Amino acid sequence: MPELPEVECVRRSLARLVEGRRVSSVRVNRAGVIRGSGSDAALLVGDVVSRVLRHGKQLAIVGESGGVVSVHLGMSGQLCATGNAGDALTQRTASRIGSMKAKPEAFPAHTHVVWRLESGLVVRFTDPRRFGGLWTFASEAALVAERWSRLGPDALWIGPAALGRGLSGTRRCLKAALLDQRLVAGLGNIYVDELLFGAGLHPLSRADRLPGDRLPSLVRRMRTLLRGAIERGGSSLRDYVDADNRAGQQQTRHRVYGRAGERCKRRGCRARIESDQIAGRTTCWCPSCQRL
DNA sequence: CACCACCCCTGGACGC
DNA sequence: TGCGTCCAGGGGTGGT
Repeated sequence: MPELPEVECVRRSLARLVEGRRVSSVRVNRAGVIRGSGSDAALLVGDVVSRVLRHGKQLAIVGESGGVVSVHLGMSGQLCATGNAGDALTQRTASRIGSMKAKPEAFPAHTHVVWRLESGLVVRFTDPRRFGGLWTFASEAALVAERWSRLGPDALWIGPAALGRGLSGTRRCLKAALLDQRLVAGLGNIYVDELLFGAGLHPLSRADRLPGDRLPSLVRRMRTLLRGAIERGGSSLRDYVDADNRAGQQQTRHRVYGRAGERCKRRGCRARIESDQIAGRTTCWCPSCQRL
């Protein structure tokens, strides 16, 4: 569920809280979520956080001494900051999430990693479904070489030419191509469906047959969609919240995603939104506005 | 190369 | 009420 806008909202909220702060300790409740060295040093203990970066749906917390913790939220991952454990904010978070171990130092269920900062801030990585995880690297160069180089250009920055090159090089349909993170990084099921609706493109239309003169407007639309979603704090369908525990509002703007069988929202269009499995994902589109 | 099934995993919705 | 079943989807893998 976290796609580019949600991950960017987490990045911004987290960066505000941790940049320039020193990590005093880390507690790992479930070592399996960490790939690479799970040592204290690799998890930035003793280090000062210099920046929080994002590429596509992935985050990276960079320490001043060079170490990097890359965070992927997967489907259900969260990075949430609170004051010290047990304070009012933590209690609110716990009751929001629902379950809390009956211990004095209690965290919501599925809290896999907990960082404490010298400022007193506590940052928790929680991920019930464990599709996400942490990857540690010795340097930003290693992060890029080993992980981020496999991703295409970020969806917020890719230009028409690069997107055109990616799309023209595959015989897959647009839906499958836009979901492919090697081609463009950051789009997921929700925003691909919304983008294709906005652009009037059928999800099954061939990626390599998209006329080149439609690329600039497709890129503009993609940026507008993603930036608008970021401004509204992202889409909160189940339990997505940013590092400040704030939910987003973009879900109220979805025009096709999750609306199968309902009327198309475009003025004057009476068609009902269709849905089917495309590229292994439930895909929603308007059969009238998006023709093959 | 492209597509498929299957896997990771839990929680929520729904039917009986 | 409680249990079984299905679904959600980011990403990886291995087979056709």
